[in-house]
Amino acid sequence: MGASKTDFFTDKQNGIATLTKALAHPARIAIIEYLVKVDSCICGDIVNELPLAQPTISQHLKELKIAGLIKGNVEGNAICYCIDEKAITKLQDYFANISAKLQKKNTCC
Amino acid sequence: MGASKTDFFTDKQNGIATLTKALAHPARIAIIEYLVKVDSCICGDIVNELPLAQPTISQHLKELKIAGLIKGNVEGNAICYCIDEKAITKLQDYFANISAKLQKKNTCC
DNA sequence: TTTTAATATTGCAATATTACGATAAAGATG
DNA sequence: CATCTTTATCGTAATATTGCAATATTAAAA
Repeated sequence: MGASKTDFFTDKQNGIATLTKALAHPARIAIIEYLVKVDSCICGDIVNELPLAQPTISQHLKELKIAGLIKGNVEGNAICYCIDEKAITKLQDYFANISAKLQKKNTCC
Repeated sequence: MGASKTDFFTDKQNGIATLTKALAHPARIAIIEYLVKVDSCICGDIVNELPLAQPTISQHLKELKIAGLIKGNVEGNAICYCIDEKAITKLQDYFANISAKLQKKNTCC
């Protein structure tokens, strides 16, 4: 095949997988880190920052946006991208919850 | 192409991307959640738990293992899998750090 | 030793991702 | 209006992922 059997998993599981999938590429991690670093979100210079062509960056931004990890504001002919905190919080909470549950159990390995 | 240009990113960025990539599939999220749920890690019944064939589960487990998210202990002819807390902690810390940094800045969007 | 049980590996088809050149679209600027 | 700047989209080649049947491997059990 090649297509994920998303139908068989819960919405929550698919939701987390959508977020992790959006971050499953070093370029997209680099984009997120760049957006964290520059506190104002005058973007587009992401293209200058990363060693990838403009269409490639644009495509990565699209994926991050569809997944809900970033938001884009049109400002004249430029677009201002920035991180959507809610998505980061969701991931943070998800892993914190797993961590907490693991603490309570005696892992056998 | 189709291959990620990992050479151009930092080890840390590639490291996070490796972890998120390993979790970038609902089946692998479901496996992690199952391992959290059953506090003893008598595994292999993951195959019974999920709607995927045994070779498929085996392949997903392999990916999680290579990424460092789970550990496997041979116990007789069965194998006991369990979560590697360090990887979860790494992800938790990573997103907590981003969250903290975002709090200090006035996001423009 | 033969059989059974649990897991891994191989091979392959279907599909998805990654990357980028070429080009389009849309607003700013002269 | 013509042009420049910025970003998006299209088309396409290279590669990766997903899923499973068939088969191999390994160790326990009979």
